[in-house]
Amino acid sequence: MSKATIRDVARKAEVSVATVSRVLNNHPSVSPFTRQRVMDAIRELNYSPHPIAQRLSLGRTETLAVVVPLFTLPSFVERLRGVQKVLSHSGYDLVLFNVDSPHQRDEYFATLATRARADGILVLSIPPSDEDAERFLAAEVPVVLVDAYHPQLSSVYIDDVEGGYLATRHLISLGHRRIVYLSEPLNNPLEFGPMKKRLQGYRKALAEEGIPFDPTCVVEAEPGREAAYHAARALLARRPPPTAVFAACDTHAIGVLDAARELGVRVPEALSVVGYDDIPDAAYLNLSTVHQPLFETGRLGAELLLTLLQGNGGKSAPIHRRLPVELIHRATTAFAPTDV
Amino acid sequence: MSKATIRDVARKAEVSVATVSRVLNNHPSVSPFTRQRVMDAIRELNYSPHPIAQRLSLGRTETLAVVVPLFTLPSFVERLRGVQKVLSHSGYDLVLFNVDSPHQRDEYFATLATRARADGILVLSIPPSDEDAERFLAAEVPVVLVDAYHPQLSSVYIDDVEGGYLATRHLISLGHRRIVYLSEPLNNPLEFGPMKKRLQGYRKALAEEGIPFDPTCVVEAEPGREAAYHAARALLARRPPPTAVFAACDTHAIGVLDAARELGVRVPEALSVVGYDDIPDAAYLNLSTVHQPLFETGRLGAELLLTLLQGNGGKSAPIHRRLPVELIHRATTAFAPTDV
DNA sequence: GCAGGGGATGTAACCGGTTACATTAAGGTA
DNA sequence: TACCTTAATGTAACCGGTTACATCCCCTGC
Repeated sequence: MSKATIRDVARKAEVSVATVSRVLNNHPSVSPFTRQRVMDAIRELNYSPHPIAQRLSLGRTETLAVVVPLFTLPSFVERLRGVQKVLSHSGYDLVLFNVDSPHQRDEYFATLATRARADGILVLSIPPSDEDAERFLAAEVPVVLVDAYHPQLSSVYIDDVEGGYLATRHLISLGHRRIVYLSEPLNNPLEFGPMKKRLQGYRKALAEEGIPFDPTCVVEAEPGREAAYHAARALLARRPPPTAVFAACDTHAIGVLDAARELGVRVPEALSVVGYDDIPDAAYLNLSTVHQPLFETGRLGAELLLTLLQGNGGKSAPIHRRLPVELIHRATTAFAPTDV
Repeated sequence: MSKATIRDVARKAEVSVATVSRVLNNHPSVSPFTRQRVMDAIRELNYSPHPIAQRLSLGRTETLAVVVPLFTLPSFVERLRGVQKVLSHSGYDLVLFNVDSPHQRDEYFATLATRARADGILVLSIPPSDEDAERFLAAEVPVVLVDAYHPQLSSVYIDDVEGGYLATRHLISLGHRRIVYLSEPLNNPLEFGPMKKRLQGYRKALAEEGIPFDPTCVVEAEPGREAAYHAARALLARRPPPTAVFAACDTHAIGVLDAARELGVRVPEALSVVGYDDIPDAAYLNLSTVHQPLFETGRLGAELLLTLLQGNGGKSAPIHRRLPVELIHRATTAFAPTDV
């Protein structure tokens, strides 16, 4: 049925394939009469051009690769929505590459560093190595990092040091001194960006107020509410217990709330909790948190990529956009208990 | 750099392109000596075959299309994970098509009904029309529906009538009589499957117990917690108020909990709430709900599609797999208040 | 009358692989 | 020695588009 080729159309319209191609691509130098004949033939044969053949011929893939850590980060959905919104009407196919191990990341980065695989690459939350970056540059394939940073590659990201700083200062200003920083593993091979930066912000805020840094107040837990719950139980059993927890992601914060409720520790009276990300659940649970524009970073990242694709081949200097974060004060933070 | 072609390799190894191609495809009739020479040339030139050219030549796209309602359904993520898990090592590219309007659905379905676009199609939660199905069959492109049903297309789905029945019977067995069914719009152009089926199950359970069906007990709200919250406020203001709400998705159920808390209506003492889907939040909130295997449907759907692709060209009869649902009794349902 | 210009169209090479078929050389058999 | 088989490799057509360049025709201007 739809196996008609451009030559079939040419035969039917009694013109050459070149002319048919010109009609398809709205080339000006086709007479209205001929154009009409070709259009008729196209309709009669129910013809539509073969995308793969077009791609080969044009030397483009008409494809954009989106590399995401699908399994590890819940925030990816919001970002992906932002990306999708922009790309859906761009004419590019959106190919999803899921990364759930360092090995897979390396594999994808290596194979994508070829113009033949994708015309452009959008990487969500996975920082590439210097070697990866070099390869991308050598291949001259436009890359945009979202929620990740590399000096040589364009990116849209947030200031995680600032976010950590805001959250911690908020707690300090409420009188807290024993503040735990709870994060996902800091040396996770897939994660060496945000969590460490947020810790930096935490330390900066402490230092500013002259509060000594206590290494036992930095606690790591595997991703997920469950792991945070267990970590929090251990924390709340300490004597004296911390009066506040700054969780480096909302999911962890929710796990902390979980543990507090179960142990009868009242939030925010006895324990303040701040999260990070402002995922939809955070609003529902009235969680104080650091808002980062998830959808927005996705959207801007995609737009930036399209801009790079317009420009002639990624030769220009990388463009970096840092988006602001904001502390959202909801119901899980309050003045520190006075028994200090 | 990576612009070496198969002819460059052939020249370097002093063989013909056919031989190089044979080496690439592990064709048996290549002498070990020649094979080694070719391999060396490939390595030296850092050659890798051009995927688009391969696809054109082979007449396959090496691509699978996944059509999802990204913006409307939160459950899609879990399903997509299941899909991704299976496809990531299949060698196929996964191209995402997001549908957020009937128009877009029609457009995608029309363009995908061509072998040239994708070797196979996985559709999540969007029932195709008879016309669409005909086109897919005519194009002989394998299609698997997940969480949707069409007699002529293979599918993996759950029994929504049963789910609605289970939820309602659960409430009835606890003594409830004024049970509201709260769902997303039943005539949403993108949604004419599950919500209506769950309603059928609801009515079936009522009928079995001889409880008259009250049309005012069927309430529709737009997707999202917010809309459900407002609908629930109106419901709880009725005199007498319903003693139970069966929400056709967990997000709605959470909106109901929201409203109840705000109005001081105790759950489950004064109001029982049952959700549907068992999204991760449901466990956290201790929501009684109907569990449907989200990840599992995605996984099985993808596996089924791969099976169809193995088989010679989708000529066979459609395969339907119905997965069981299960009522999860948590903390938001209890015996009806005795003031009835 | 003829050179020159420009619009409309056709011819054929090209993108980079795969593969049917042809060709060559080597080994085995009568 | 002549003949057949089989393994290894090469030649060239093909997948279905795009487009540089050639060609043809018609009109204008000197």
